[in-house]
Amino acid sequence: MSMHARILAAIRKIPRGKVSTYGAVARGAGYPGLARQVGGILRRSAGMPWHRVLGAGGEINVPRDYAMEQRFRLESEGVIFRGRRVDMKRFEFQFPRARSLREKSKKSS
DNA sequence: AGGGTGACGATCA
DNA sequence: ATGATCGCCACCC
Repeated sequence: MSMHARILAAIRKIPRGKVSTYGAVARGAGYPGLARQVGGILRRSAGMPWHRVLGAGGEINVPRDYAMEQRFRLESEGVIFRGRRVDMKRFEFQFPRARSLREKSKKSS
């Protein structure tokens, strides 16, 4: 399974009414440190619950063209904002502990 | 091989 | 809180 596929799979696990962050998705998928790729992949993928992925701290981090829609979609799922950010204490989806799949050298299985 | 690019994130002024 | 800076890394020329 490719990194790309694992990341998309992780994003699809975020349930309705919950959110995650680019960094957390990367870690949940087994690729700590690849928050940027999560953003890039999500940006180019159709049919994904993109609105459930926020920036660190629960801040909306998409260009303004989509910012309003993201907030609207989340609020319609019951996610509550406090100022500009989501109350992560209550709405962040916790990914199960994932083994880092990042490889510095050889070996797989 | 090498340089530029992010829907990132942590830190600091 | 806000903006700058820097570290990070897969991708795309």
